[in-house]
Amino acid sequence: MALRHAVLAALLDGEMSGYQLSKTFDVSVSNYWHALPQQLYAELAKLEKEGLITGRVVIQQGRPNKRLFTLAAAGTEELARFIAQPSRPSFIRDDLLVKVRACEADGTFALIGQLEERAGQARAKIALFDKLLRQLRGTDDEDDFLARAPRVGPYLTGLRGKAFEEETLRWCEQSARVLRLRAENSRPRG
Amino acid sequence: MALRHAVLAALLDGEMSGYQLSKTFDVSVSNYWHALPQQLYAELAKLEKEGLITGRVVIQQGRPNKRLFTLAAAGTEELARFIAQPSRPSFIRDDLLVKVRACEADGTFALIGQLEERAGQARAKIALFDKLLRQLRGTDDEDDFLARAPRVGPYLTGLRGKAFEEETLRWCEQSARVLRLRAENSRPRG
DNA sequence: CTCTCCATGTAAATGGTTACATGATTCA
DNA sequence: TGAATCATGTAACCATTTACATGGAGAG
Repeated sequence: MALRHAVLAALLDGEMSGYQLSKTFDVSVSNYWHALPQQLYAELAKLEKEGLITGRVVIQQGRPNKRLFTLAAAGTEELARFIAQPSRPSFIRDDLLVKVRACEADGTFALIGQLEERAGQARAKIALFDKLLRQLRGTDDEDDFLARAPRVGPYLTGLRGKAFEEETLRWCEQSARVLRLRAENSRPRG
Repeated sequence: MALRHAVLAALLDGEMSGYQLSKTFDVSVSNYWHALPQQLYAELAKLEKEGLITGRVVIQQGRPNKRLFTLAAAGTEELARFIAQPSRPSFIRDDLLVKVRACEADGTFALIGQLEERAGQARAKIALFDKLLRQLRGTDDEDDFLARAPRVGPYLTGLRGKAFEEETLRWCEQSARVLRLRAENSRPRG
């Protein structure tokens, strides 16, 4: 179990609702930790009960009320303990790569479509990361920001996310090209 | 559930025991699908019962007997169906990135060590992927191999794995450098 | 008038991890 | 003499996904 630590880490950026948290997980955190909204709501409830975070209700007009959560002292300490512990190996799971590995001559057609779709998603994520990084660094150049900003964690993970998506894009394009070429070459010639 | 498809895909390379499969998952498959040996043994048993693979016992001297599994026709068809379906988004989970995101001034020390450790693991994996790719392509150059080899799936996923580890290595080195620099700058000066 | 965003959850089913169990052989 | 490799599993526990449930506001 370590979804809790991903949640605590996200709350370092300030007070957040479950809904906001799920958006954050979608865009920036998802590149190193994936979780569904239901999990986040459940985890927030547990963390509050254990006293690692504290929640307060905000009443809104014209939209549902929400609960905002903040890190408590016990939560900060728990994060420090977590950081000091050895890390477990990273965990990846990707259908599309299983498919590419399995792909034989037939079935190539559907796969090329999926590679192009994934490439499109990667382009969109690269744009999002670019925006995020620009926002974080403001007017500083990158080296200055990394040397002097109060917190660099989110920037460093953003760099990793962006690089990951760029690599994904490059690979999807290459793989689609290879599969297309092979499909053409294996067609009977007129 | 789709561990089954990763298993079926791996069996395209030929007959394998649960033990061999767990080694394969460790080295090449792990870059897009992670699974423990116990899961693999359980999944093989299920796949055999459902008729997607067939097993045979090989009696050995000086070491335990083993069971070798082969894809059955129904297994190949199941793989084809799987490839035609839309892919789910990829799933990543990495403690180390959660820690980097969470990292504040203190606790930096332990983290730098973990980044260096991960960098070392990445270097080892890059070497493994290089070896794997060289073995697969034999004396061909890469473009020829990708254009003409009977199966390119394992080569393409190997390229992705290698690129991923290279990016990981680069990022770990950069992050460790940044954190080290900041630790020095924030130390009281003599 | 339909779709998306906001906002929060519960319950059942599936899937994954941890701990345990065994035991001979080979390499350092 | 201790560790790693070969080789296969079971059982209990934990985590995650899928399906369900609700409902007003604002945009196109």
